[in-house]
Amino acid sequence: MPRRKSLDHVVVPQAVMRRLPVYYRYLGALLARGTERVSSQELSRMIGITASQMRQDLSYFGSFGQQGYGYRVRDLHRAITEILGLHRTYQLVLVGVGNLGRALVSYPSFANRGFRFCGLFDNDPRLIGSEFCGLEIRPVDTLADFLHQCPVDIGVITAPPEVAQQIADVLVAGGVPAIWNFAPTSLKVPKGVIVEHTHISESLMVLSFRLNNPEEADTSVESASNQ
Amino acid sequence: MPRRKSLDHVVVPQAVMRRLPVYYRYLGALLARGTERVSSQELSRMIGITASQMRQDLSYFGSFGQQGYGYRVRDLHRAITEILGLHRTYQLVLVGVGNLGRALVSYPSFANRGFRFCGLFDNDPRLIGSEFCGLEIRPVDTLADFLHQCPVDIGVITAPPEVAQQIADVLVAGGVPAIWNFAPTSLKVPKGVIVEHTHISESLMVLSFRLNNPEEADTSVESASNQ
DNA sequence: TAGATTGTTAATCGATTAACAATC
DNA sequence: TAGATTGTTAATCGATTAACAATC
Repeated sequence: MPRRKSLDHVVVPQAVMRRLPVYYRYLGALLARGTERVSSQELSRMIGITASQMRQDLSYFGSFGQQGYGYRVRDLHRAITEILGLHRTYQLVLVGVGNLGRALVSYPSFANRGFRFCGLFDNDPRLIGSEFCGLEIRPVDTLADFLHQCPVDIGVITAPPEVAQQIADVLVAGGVPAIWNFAPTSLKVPKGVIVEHTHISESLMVLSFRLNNPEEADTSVESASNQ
Repeated sequence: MPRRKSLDHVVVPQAVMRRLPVYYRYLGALLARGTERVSSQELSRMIGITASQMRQDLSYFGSFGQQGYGYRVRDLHRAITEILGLHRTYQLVLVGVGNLGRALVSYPSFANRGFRFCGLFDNDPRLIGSEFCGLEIRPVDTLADFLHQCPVDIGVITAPPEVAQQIADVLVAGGVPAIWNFAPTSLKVPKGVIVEHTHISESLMVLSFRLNNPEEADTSVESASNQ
């Protein structure tokens, strides 16, 4: 019987947290293929980690398997969906409707999960007033007002680094609890506000480093860094 | 006197490697501001790590400071530029000219450093033959030929996950030594080929997890994960 | 029941931090 | 010279792996 632990006073290590989406992705693929059961050995081999690590990771959240059998793909997939919070919906605003912003807004798998964009903001007069994906692009100086009327879970910053901090300040003042930042800059936010940086250019620099420093060790590295 | 070590038989830990772009970014900001010197204490405090860690990290590559003085911003910035391989140029091809692909091709700071896109590929008949940023968009089935004529350092995959592996195979067969993968899927490549994944959707899932699991620990986390 | 595989505890490994001698 | 700060060694901390009793 799958049993989920309360997480109230358990601290989940960063490294574990970052592997959850990987489990989710592989389980989703197995589910789509109609596979019913999987052992920690099988799944971990596909992913390229040890079975120990996978079982240890899952143990932070509960017991989802069955001795002698393994895991029901469907059950484990659902468990991780809930652990990741992918069973609910989120309201998002996005500031900076450039190519990257448009890529995020139109990315179908975000909408297919519960990530709903409800406001787009930019300062370019050529964009303001036009529509993208059925949403009006509004001036950034109306963001504060917008946040008063419509509660938002996640603010996405795809604007230039020079204005990223100002935007973050407006989001925080407007009560947005989490910021997804693509600007290549750090953000100062009060304690309790969640910031997740996705620094695309840092990923390219790591690639460049690796090209110039042939490693003897294994060669495939997934991207996700932390501060 | 700054002295760079040979890296021939030193293995640089992943964690150290992922912090290099962060040092680079902060040093770039100091340089732009005209700051001449910085101590490990000052710089590490800005970044939010310990001075020990920063000095330990740098020691993998050489000695760049001066006792009693600290580091010359200009020298350390140049040293890290070279360590990251940002002093040379790279030829890139990009496969999948959707919004994300266009965002990368038109991102000015890639071109300003040495990252030069020399070929764009897509399979959409509406795109093939048209131009973006001065480059013709070519059919994917001409990629193999293209790679024979024009040596490429980095292949960027911004295509749907279903075709990502096929594209990777063509890149590898064409002698491309490094792949920058944005498709939400793992790639199988021969040993020695470098793959850097930037899974944007995993970053969003981590954000969602953190929204649902209030941590007591510190709140700001930079993104970059590994496989 | 016998075989398989989990969940968890203990051992190992690697990364971070502290401390300090070297030295500018 | 005295003060400051590096580069590096040693100590601590955390994450990964191995091992195994519990049990389906």
